[in-house]
Amino acid sequence: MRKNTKDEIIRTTAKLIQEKGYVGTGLKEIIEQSGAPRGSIYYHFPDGKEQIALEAVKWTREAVRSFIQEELSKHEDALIAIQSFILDSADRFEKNRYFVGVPIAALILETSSTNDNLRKSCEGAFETWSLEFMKKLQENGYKESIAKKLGTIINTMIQGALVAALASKHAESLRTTAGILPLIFSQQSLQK
Amino acid sequence: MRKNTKDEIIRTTAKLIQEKGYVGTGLKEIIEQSGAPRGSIYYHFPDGKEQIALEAVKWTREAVRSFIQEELSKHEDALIAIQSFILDSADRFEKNRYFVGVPIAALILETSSTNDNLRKSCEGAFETWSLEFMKKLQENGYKESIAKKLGTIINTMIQGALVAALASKHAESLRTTAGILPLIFSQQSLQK
DNA sequence: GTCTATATTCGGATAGAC
DNA sequence: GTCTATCCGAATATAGAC
Repeated sequence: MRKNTKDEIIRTTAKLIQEKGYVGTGLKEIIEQSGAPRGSIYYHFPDGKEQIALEAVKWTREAVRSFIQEELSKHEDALIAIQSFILDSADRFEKNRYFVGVPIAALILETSSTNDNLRKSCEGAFETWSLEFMKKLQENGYKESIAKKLGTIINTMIQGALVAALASKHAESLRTTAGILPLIFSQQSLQK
Repeated sequence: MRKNTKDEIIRTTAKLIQEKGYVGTGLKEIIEQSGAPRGSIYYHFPDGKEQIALEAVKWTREAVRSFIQEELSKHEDALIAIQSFILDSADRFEKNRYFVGVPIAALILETSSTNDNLRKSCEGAFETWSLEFMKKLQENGYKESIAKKLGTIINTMIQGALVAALASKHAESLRTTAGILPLIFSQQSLQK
């Protein structure tokens, strides 16, 4: 029935970190919401809370990566593909508040100056996602250096838009971000 | 005697929230680092931690607002003024890690789904800062609706760049953001 | 693999003296 | 305005039975 207790703990932790942050998420709550056996936490994660968070980051990184990949494959054109990825994300944000990818930003702001392990793993997630945008751009003929820069910018803009969306409780900032992408592409594309 | 005991608590809290987040910041640490008398916390802030955080947000909002205003007044041209504001911020980020304005994003991600008072005050801070950019743009002849939209976008991009900067521990994302502003302005300005 | 019980530390908050 | 003492709950983590 349950695929795996361990996976369920990881997934629940990713969700809870998004809602309440890293410090604000208690092991007690992880156990309750995941339905995991109370005594199994330190069996699966001997290093405790940090280890769970690191695996939650890894899980989030891959979940978002494959989601980006899937969405981008729906359109040939990189600009249109990335735009519709962002617009889809906006819809998701409004439907249920759970949006994978946010917990990474939360972790960074909480731990960037106190826990270098977590900070580095979050940095890696950002790089992974930027790379997906970059690959799509290269498929469209952008040369490597431009594609890399644009990929990073896009990821950064999305993160900012997500923070703004959480602050205002609506996804307009994401839609606006999608809307200004053509302006950035139009000039950069001259350097293809 | 020290009229600034209260102010010192507020300022210290703003700094600590940036470093460790809202939940991660303890009253004990606030007292220690601010040098405030131990027994004075609940005298000055009868509503406890949340009240201190709310005042820290207000303080940060105004500190950043006047900093933006001051920086933008150094150049006539809105694009150049905003660009140099962002570049100055990048320098500050690298010199000492303390950068006012970040604690707001930290608070949003931690409390957006658990504490509506704090969320709203953070939203207000974003609006205040966006308004400063908007005013500068209007002085440059942008019509209100365009200026407002651009002001919001700029604030959003800066927030995203800050998250990326904290993740990577360098300010390149801020400089890149300054670099792509002309692309956004160049087209939007047609609608002056 | 899972459970219970517990150790230990720490959080925010209150009461009352001065 | 400030201090000390203290409460209460919650946090992470460990030990050892089953």
